[in-house]
Amino acid sequence: MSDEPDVDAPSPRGAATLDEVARLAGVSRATASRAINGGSRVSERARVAVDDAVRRLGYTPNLAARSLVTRRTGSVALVVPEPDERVFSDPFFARTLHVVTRVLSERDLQVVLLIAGPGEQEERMLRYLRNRHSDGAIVVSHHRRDSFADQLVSLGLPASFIGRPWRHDDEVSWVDTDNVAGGREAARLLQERGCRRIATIAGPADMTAGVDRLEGWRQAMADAGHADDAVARGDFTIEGGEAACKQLLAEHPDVDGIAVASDLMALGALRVLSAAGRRVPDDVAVTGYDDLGVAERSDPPLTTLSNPISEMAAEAARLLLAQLEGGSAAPRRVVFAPTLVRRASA
Amino acid sequence: MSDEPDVDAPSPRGAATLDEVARLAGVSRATASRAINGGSRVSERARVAVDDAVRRLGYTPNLAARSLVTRRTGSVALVVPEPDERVFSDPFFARTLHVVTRVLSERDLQVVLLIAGPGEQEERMLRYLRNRHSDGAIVVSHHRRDSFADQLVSLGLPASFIGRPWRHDDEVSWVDTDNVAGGREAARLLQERGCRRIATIAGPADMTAGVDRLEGWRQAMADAGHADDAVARGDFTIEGGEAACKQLLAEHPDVDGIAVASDLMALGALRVLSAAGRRVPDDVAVTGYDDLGVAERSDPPLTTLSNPISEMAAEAARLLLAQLEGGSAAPRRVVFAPTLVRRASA
DNA sequence: CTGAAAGCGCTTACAG
DNA sequence: CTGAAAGCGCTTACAG
Repeated sequence: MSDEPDVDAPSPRGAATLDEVARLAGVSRATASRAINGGSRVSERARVAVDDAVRRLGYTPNLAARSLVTRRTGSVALVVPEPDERVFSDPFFARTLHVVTRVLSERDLQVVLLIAGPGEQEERMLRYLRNRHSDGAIVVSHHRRDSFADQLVSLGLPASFIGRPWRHDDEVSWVDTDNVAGGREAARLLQERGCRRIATIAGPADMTAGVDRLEGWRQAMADAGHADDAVARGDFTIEGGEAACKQLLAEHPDVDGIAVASDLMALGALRVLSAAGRRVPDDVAVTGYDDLGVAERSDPPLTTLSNPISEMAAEAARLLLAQLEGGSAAPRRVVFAPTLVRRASA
Repeated sequence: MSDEPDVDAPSPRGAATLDEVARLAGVSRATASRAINGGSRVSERARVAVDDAVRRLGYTPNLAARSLVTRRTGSVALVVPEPDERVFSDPFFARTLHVVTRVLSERDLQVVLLIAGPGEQEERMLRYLRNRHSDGAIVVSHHRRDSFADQLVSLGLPASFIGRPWRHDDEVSWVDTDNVAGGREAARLLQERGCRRIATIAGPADMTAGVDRLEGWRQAMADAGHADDAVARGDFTIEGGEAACKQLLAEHPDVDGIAVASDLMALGALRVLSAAGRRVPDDVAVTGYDDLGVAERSDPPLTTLSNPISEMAAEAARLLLAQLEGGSAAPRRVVFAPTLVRRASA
């Protein structure tokens, strides 16, 4: 009869609020809140009434309001400081996302993928983290230039790294494989098979995996009294491997063994070697690194170092959970061993 | 001198608050807030003082608090109801993410990728959206079984679809290509090139792109008085294309033309045909669909229908922005035309 | 088990 | 241009 809105009715536009639920259920806001969140210290009668009201109103808690007081968001960011093309072309990331999602699902956490190349995108991503959109972050492929480790440490945001961070490696939790050992093993394998002129296609100098694998290779070369000057760099992509292999062939035509720091780059190297008429492994033996499926399907199949990527990702997720749940757990590091997988290429 | 904490000092733990910024700058919270958000109606003097205080305290606004009142989060979800393996193996998604991110970046929106196969993951994703973690959603590869269109409509969450939704197609904004026309064109091309027994490898029956392309193919076959019984289904993956092609060859050994509903499936078909000793296009002509880069690199390169994926993704982002900014803009649909790209396979 | 009250940290009319 | 005040929607001691 009146033009005034009915104050007691649920708000016509917008989502229902806890207040409305409580009113409909005939309890206080506090009790409604308890009933909705687990229901400890709530009578059966109240719980049922609240559940019913929730259903009838289609109530969903306002996350912003809840976060404001609980300081939790229920989501975790998987941070990938790489251009999206690379993220989508390297199976490493798919596997990582898959496993991380599985582990965090058990705690009912939503995984949110943040992909950003350098520059403005990275700034926005940091702001996202700084604003606490997520309860924590797992950083997966970080570079010397990016400041994620610095930022996360100073933010105090729970975080874990997959791959040893450049700085603060004793202030954040991380998992990695022993890349120095892996680099060494690759070089030794080539030595043992009788290669006289062993080169390497190393990973990016701004990633610890790149640097560490190269370091291992150098150690083994030095130990065996071999020259360690046949070094080219790639960016962990097929194209990068192609370019590096061409360069190697041009500068060191006598090369008869190449330790490549990733399977994808090794694939590129195989292409170039094939185009150059060099047989693998007879003329040039090749080792890869990662063992991510592509290694089995290449021609010839790659002898490579297998990283337990699923285990690493799962462990990184667990390290994060420990911080999320255990309060201020001390940073931990977990290092896995790579294992040599012999196939046909070396 | 006292054990009591100094009440006027910035809170020792946790982030600085607007209150502290205001106090340090010597202004009210309201003025500090205005200075931080754009700075209209703020004196130069106040602005400088606030900026300075922000810097000195390392202040970051609490997003939950801000969202609670503005009802904005500053982020947008790219929703992909697919298992992660598929997302990472199909270049379509990489391209889409790339373009969407670029367009939304201009409005300073963070794109958050939500990937979830059916089941529990999907539930969690819906809850994420329902809780308004994001200001809007772009849904990219949706299936009949998933209820994203229903849910988003009833949520009232600003959204746009890439690919015509199954239901509510007049209640949400969407972009698509004219898949019926594309299916028709593929069939006609094969007819014109003289194929007598034309088959198709259709996409999933639970995706509109699959259904529409098949429908177009059937129309053209009917128009030409050809039989339309040689139909196999795939799931838009290479493996799916292989299986479907094998089936086709077994059931219709006389097939001499195949319209395949995606490039990835066409790749699988090429493999199977090659293994079966059928020359392409001489024995069997093959068309793909999408033109996503793999089409150029296949052997032989694929004749295919090119979808303007970047334009579609950009348009979808713009449709979402229109809703975000224009209030309750009416839902809009934008349909692009596919264009035939002739290469060697047909 | 329950409710009144305080408070999370911000923005935004409103009045000056 | 500025500040006091209200309010966004929740959770959580606290007292009963």
